[in-house]
Amino acid sequence: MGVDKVDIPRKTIYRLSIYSRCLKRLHENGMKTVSSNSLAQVANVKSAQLRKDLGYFGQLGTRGLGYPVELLLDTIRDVLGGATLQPVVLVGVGNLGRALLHYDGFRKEGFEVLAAFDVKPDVIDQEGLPVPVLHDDLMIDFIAAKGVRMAILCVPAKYGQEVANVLVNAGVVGILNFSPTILQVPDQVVVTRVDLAMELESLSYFIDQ
Amino acid sequence: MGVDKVDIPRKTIYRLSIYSRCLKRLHENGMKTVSSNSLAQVANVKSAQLRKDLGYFGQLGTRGLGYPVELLLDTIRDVLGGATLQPVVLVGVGNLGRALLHYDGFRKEGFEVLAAFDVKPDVIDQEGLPVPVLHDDLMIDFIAAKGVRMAILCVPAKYGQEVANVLVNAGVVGILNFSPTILQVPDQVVVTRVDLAMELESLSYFIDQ
DNA sequence: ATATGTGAACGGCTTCACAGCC
DNA sequence: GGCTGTGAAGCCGTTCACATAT
Repeated sequence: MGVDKVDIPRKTIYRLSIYSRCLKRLHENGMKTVSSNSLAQVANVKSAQLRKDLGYFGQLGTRGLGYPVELLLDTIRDVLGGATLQPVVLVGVGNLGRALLHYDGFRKEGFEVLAAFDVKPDVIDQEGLPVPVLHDDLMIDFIAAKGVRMAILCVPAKYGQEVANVLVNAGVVGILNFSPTILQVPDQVVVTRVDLAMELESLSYFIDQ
Repeated sequence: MGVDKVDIPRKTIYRLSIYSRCLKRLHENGMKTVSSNSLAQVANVKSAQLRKDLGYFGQLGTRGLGYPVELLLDTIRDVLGGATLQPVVLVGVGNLGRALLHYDGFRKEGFEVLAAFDVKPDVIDQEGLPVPVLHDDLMIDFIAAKGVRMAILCVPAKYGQEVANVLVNAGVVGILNFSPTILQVPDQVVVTRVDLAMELESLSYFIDQ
């Protein structure tokens, strides 16, 4: 790992995922090499930005020629740690939680949802769910035993903080938070909030008129 | 509408939703007034930022005292308010689309999903879904007839652009895009991308070690 | 004394523009 | 000629710090 993580901007990391997706398509189409200009166009960014982003990871391109598609893919995979299969738990099997359990995008990107937890696992129809739904009480032990470091939080706003505290105490250091709550967590814990209603709200604000 | 929309930062609009949620709690607890300091703490922002954000909408506070909770709530509702009661359609009733149809957060914030569309509505189990699932072919007429301006896009990456084109032609100007594709759209169309796998990916990057 | 409103400083990401290399 | 790599400039949002109001 040649580059210190702290000096790579968060936004660059976000864009790496995008580049990766675009590169996969190019690769499938048999492209061997790509210029910053054409890749940037597909990814909807400026070419200079793309070059800056890639610059964090060394000299990957050849002047006058472009970037080798495969090298780029490998490098991004390396940086994002796609090699390893990260174990994850999901907490709160309501409508949204249930939906996310069916969502296969996580697995595709190398994450494995090991189990789901809920306060009332007995009243949940587990038919067709790809993982067991366990009682919240088992959460701490499970997380510790499996060495889980990331959690997807889908409980109602009211319980968000409470459950987050438990997760953090159990050893979770990354939370993807779908509850509409602002979580207060220790510095070493990273929280990403995804508030679907809010996204729609702000979208509607920005459409003209 | 005293303030021009264009000069209010997108991030401020995002934060307004957060403030609104926090204020609702304070209001329920009978608080009449709140200082930028205490509200900022709950919302997890700096107090100066909160004051700057509110500053866009006039002089709302009283020096030495703070902000009236109710006035703040009304103001934010007003600003985001044109937002609400917007009719929306959802396209792509796979796992994720299906899930989002069950998600009640949208309705709570004033959005009504009128209908869903899919290429194969006949093979979709419509049991228990709150809206009809219609064939894609009906989409254009439906959108025009109902004056729909926003769409939630949940089709596979492969079809994202194609469907987006149809939506835009039909009159949609705001797209909440859950497909892992970068959409190319005309300038007047606003797209917000929500890429769940990407969120998890970048989260995993930023957790220490 | 307390808390807002805001110009100024700061910091970080984006874009430009060009030197350097193929 | 074409394209990368990168210092410099530009831009925008955040934070500071203080004048101002109650």
